[in-house]
Amino acid sequence: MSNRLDKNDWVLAGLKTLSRDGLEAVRVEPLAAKLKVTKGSFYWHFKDRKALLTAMLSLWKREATHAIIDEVERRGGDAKTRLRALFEIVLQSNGKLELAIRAWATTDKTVANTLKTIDRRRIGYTENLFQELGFSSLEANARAHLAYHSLIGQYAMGHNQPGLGPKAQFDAVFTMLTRKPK
Amino acid sequence: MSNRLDKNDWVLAGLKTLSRDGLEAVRVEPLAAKLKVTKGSFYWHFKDRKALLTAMLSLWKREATHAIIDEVERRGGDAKTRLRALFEIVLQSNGKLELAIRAWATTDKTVANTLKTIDRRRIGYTENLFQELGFSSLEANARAHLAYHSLIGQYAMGHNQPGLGPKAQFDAVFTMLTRKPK
DNA sequence: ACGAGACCATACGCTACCGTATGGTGGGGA
DNA sequence: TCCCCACCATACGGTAGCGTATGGTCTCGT
Repeated sequence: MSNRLDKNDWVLAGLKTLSRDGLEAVRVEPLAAKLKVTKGSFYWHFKDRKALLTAMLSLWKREATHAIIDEVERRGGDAKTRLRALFEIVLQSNGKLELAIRAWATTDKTVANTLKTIDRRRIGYTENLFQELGFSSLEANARAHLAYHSLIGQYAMGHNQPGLGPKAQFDAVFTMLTRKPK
Repeated sequence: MSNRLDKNDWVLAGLKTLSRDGLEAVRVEPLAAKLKVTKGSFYWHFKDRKALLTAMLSLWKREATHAIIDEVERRGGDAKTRLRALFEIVLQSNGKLELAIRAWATTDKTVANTLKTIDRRRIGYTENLFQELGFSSLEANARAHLAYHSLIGQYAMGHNQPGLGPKAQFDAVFTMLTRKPK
């Protein structure tokens, strides 16, 4: 058995403590301690702390860009079905990692730009679903933003029990969002 | 002219850098430099760094609990008017300070509890307005949560230009939230 | 005007972490 | 087998910030 680590082990450990304790907690020596090695290992794999952070962001970006949308499309169904699936899937996560990255973005422009790109993509996808449902461009846009903001808001507040919360409330919200105007 | 500082000057400076650069940036020596004094001053006013943080939280709590709700009630009007006023007022802020405090709350239980109390109060107030509009308890609750989550979500994303954003979108959202079910 | 106390400067020791330099080790390919 | 090199330990010097100790100075009340 080989206890030796590779670059990815460090990135994973970094994302884990980022999610748990925030950016300031991902420091090389404490991280090394958790991995039962010393920082000698770290500096073999990475130039410096910043290089680790960059790698962490890039891994998260790959994941965050595709994972959920792909899963929704895999399940298929009409627009309303996919919309409901989308909500159900994103509410399964407690959003702790994403929240930590969002906090990180407030002091790092690169992270902020990455996040902006992802936000746009996800909102755009949601907006398209609403348009498929027959909403005008404006109405779809307003609904997609409302839904997405609400999701991020739930991440930002506790929301610690993953899941949908009370079903009646969820249905009320879903009905509101998918109800045609006029 | 007296350049001497009192406790409140430190708290204000602390909140300012908390809002700008996050919790980790509010440290006594850099803060002293910004205030053109040395930490000798700081440790006269506060026992330690934690005491400053506590004072900051407590000041913010006082402000955040009453300010907005009081302003809405001062303006008066029927429930729909007050609801619209509420949305307009809260969207005037870019929410940077509140966002920083929310990030802080992820690693500090005291902060988390303070925030939970405030969240409940604000959601409760909003829920009451929806009930005044004739919504059932369940419908009012769902709408208040949706609106509040959405607000926090906007804070958590850039939203850097204070203001309401495109009026048409705002109206679409407001219409959606205040439209009776059935 | 003068003492007291509020406010501040300076100097010190301590800890946590960064990044570098250098040498050790164990497992897989020639 | 043995040697190479990917991976790791150790030791070092440097910086930033914490909190303490001690003494200086400005200002206000009497």
